[in-house]
Amino acid sequence: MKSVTIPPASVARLPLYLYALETLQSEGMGTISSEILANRVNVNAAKVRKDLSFLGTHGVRGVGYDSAVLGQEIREALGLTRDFGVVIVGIGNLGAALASYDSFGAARFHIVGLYDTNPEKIGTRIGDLEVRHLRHLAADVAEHDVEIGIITTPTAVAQEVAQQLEDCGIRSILNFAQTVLHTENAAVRRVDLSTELQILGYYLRSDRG
Amino acid sequence: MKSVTIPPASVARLPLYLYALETLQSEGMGTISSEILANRVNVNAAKVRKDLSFLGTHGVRGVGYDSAVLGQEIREALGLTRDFGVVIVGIGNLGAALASYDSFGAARFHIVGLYDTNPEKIGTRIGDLEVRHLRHLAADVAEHDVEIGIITTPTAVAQEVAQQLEDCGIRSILNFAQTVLHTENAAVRRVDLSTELQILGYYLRSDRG
DNA sequence: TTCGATTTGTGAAGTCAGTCACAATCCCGC
DNA sequence: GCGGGATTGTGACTGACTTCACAAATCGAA
Repeated sequence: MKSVTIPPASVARLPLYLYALETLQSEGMGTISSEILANRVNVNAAKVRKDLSFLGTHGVRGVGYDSAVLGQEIREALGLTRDFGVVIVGIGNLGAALASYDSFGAARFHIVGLYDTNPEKIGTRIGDLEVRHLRHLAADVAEHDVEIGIITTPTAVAQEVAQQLEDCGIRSILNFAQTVLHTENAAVRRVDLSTELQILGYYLRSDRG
Repeated sequence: MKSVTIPPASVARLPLYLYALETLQSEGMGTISSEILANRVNVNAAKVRKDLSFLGTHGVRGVGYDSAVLGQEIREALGLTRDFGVVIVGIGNLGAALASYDSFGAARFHIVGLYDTNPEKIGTRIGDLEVRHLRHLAADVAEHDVEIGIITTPTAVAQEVAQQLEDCGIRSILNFAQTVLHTENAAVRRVDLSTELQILGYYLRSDRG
């Protein structure tokens, strides 16, 4: 594989390009300029070209990028050429909502397990999955091929759950709890509503632009 | 107000410090060093100090920061000294889950309206709020004092809803739809699950560390 | 009062990300 | 096959963020 390492900032934009690209493609655009892509994603055109250059991609000067080819190159860079098993731990309101999305738009992510410790939740069904007790996590992860864990538990137990996920060999965690997780090897992405609202709060303060 | 402008990267960390601080405070720590805070939030201690210095804050050399004072200073910087009205547009699984959080941990954010266009949803209750038709948005926003809009609609209508929110005078939007919104003045924060999973996908690729 | 152990605040250096600007390349029409 | 218009790829620049490293300040003990 050619691409050595892509800067994190660029990696985070690739999904946006991919989505924009798919939309444009469905609108019948076979060729796309960095300018158009930039407008869709609200960034500078030069930035788009630089990001895409990390893929070792080749647009055509004077023409643009072939949307099908570029889409495929981005998918390869992101590793979206195969499927990923996902488990969700903590089936409260949020966990249940995520569970019912199943394949999150991008059909490569498949939820294969739902876990909780609350006896009232266990046995409940969401779609065609049954909520199981957390104690089955390790065995299930070993059996199916699970690579991503989503934590939607109460804050208090999030760290402990993260540890369990890591112990099962999971190396990627999406954390919806308010706390910052400490992991040894796993990559963590944190998504928290109250954090986001607080950040918005700052920009709402009247004493700035 | 003293603080001129805080760099965006620092603003995004303030909620994390605040949360860590409140936790430490509840554990009985009245004084906290940048080192301890840094460990909790998984960042460099010098970064903590620099971030806090933007608040015009004053720790005590050789001692640390007074957790109560520092907490209050962060709250003031973030504008968390008053309440914010929030509306949610799009009461699907995710919207409903967010709605039932009500005050998102930080008791300063209050959901005051839920909107949808699906006749089956309208009239439904979540907590003590009733889902109303989107056409009432403008009047409701004017009447109550709404400053933040959360978009949990299908991707296809997200941009249109954002426009409506802006037309009502809302200047802060939290967007859960996959699309990148284009706004004129409103600040937008984007939170998207498939994007996050795709980013995790990149770091799962076997051909890198 | 002085000393040693801590811990802040911050200039300076280093790293990373974003923007600019333009040569290189390509397509199309004539 | 040449010229004009379009668009990429990228080196150089600029700016933002992060880390380092250390003087300055504080505390507590002797």
